[in-house]
Amino acid sequence: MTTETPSTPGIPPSEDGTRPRIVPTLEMVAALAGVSRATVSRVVNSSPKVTPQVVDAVNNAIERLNYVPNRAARSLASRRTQVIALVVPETTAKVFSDPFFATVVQGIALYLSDTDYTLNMLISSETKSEKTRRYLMGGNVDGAIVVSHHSGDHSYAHLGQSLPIVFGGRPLIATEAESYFVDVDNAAGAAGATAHLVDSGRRHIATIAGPQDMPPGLDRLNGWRRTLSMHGLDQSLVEIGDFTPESGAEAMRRLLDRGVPIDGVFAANDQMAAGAYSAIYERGLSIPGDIAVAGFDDNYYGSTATPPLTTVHQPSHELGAKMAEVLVALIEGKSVEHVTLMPTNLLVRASTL
Amino acid sequence: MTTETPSTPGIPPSEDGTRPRIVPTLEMVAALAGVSRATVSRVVNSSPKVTPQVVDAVNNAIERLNYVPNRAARSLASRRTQVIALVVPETTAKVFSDPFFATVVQGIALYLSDTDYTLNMLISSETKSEKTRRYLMGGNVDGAIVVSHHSGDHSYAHLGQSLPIVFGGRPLIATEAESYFVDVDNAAGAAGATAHLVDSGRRHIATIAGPQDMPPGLDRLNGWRRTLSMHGLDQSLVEIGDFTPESGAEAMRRLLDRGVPIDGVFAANDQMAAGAYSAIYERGLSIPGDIAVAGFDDNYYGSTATPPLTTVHQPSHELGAKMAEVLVALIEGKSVEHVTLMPTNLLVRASTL
DNA sequence: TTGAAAGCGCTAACAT
DNA sequence: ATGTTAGCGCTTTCAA
Repeated sequence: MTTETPSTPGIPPSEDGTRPRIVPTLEMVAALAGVSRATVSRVVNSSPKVTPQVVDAVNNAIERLNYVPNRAARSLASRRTQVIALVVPETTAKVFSDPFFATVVQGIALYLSDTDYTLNMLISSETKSEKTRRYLMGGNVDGAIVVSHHSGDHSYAHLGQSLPIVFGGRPLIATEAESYFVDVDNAAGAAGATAHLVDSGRRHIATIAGPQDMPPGLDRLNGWRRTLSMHGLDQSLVEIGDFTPESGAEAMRRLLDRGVPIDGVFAANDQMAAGAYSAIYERGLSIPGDIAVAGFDDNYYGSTATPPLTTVHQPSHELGAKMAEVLVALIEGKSVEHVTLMPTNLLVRASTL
Repeated sequence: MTTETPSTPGIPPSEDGTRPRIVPTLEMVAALAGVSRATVSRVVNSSPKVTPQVVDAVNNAIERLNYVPNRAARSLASRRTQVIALVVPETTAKVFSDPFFATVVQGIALYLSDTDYTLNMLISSETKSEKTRRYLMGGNVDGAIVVSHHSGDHSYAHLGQSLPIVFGGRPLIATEAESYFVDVDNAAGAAGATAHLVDSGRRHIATIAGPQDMPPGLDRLNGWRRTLSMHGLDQSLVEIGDFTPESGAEAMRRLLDRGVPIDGVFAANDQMAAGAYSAIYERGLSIPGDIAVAGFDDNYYGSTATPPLTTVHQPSHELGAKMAEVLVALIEGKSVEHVTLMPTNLLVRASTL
């Protein structure tokens, strides 16, 4: 190339022969608007110190050319990627069909669609976790959101020291207390559901708890305890399940086998509550006549049960949006609380009438 | 800056004062390995013409520095972004919790995780569709996958002329025939389910069809027709629903109200089949004793029904992977079929014994 | 308030 | 087989 004749500033050439699609550049905008590239850049980035006239001229040119900034170039020059990674462990992805998750992701995506950030979905399997780590640390993203079904798995926690990361779900161990996370207030939700059981006149309230090595399992059990202790009621009616309907049914049978009176049950999720239904019906008991049942999560299992299950609804969409919000704040250097707990709300249905 | 002293090639400086995190560059790798940047680039891009020795040396340096290529720079220089957009219309995102969808997305993500492409999730609402378009056409992605719940919505179809795009689900109108899409063979699946009904001895087979302005609704009805006509059976027992359980129940009632014998029903999805169950039970009829029922989709509604529903399973994961595969092929200039139909398989359960 | 100029980290001819 | 040299399109001091 002899003289300064770049890819034709101003109006793009119609025929190039090699390039099928011509993407207008900032330089073309500058030429058309009769200003420098720097000025166009300022307008695009809405810098305050640009004459309204010039702003108009530039915007005009942008409009006419249908100009869209090139992210790669912008990112390279500014050292910001405007990309947020959504890390989904593969084991979680398998249960991606979990409506809860799907909605969380949707909340994230929707929130970000109003910002200049872009969402990058990464499935990280065991075998690829190293690849994921490198990708995250390679300066390819401005921050990451890690959602894990086994919430509490903060295996990416240490990356948080060098990259803004927000987790969905609280960590299991306190050592990881420095990480940022957004979670639902499991204990409060469980306490509320249990309180509702008490309010409806129940006095012998059991619980089918979740695995005690998962934060939601622990917290929901504690919520149940909190309410019972507040009312001076017996806290011995505890059986553990693994969040599946089958485990719920078995836990309920064990509970009934104890031979002590039971007039209410709080299950740590709707699946287990559905299981409890079967066990209760097996014994010829009625719901809510003999035993009132409450669940947690608010999903298909509860809504289609007979009678419909009273349950704790999680604001999954808002949860996702909050994760995104916290992360963006973090990226932009604002100071944020490490812990964000979202409130749940109780959905009273026929199972606790 | 006076002389050529860039960000310290070779070993990065520990203290910079301003930069908190030092991301190694290709230049640093080159310095450490004692070769030129071009060579490092070649190794990174696995060019064939590099001496094994040099390859080792470079890889060594990469390892030691924990080097990760900067996507922005690479993209800027190569004019390829290595980014694939996943466009999800917001109306679809609402039903993102549809397990079918979730699994498709997972299939896409998982397939891409084995390539060098990255998945960019875009929620495109009515109000933001223009933003989405600009983003897609702004040279920010190499291609796009558009999944829509109302499969058949190919409103992004015209972009396909300038950007590789693959759609999930066939277009509704033939005018859009030039677009690429991956779909399940709805007609064949429906024909198979109906054939199974015939094989089980049923001779008066009705269908609860889906909306006739959606490809799956149309195709599944045609599949049912195909089988009946092949066996010379009556094709008049058709009622239309809208894919909801309620509509399925109503359609079934209308069918039963006709007062003609019916011993089998093919519903265009599991939800409607579930609805049909209620209507059948209302009339005091049994399944499969009096009426055999088959559905389509294979989801929760069918598997938890009593008796479990015979249904057409969709390879949703594979469907997603295929979309990604087709798109990547398209991006890389390979010639691909416009239409890719994936086979379904029939899941025989108790509802058609 | 605007422009000039120097890169951001990488790839891709072109030389060697 | 390897190195040299231009940029890719944008941001960002620094001057004016």
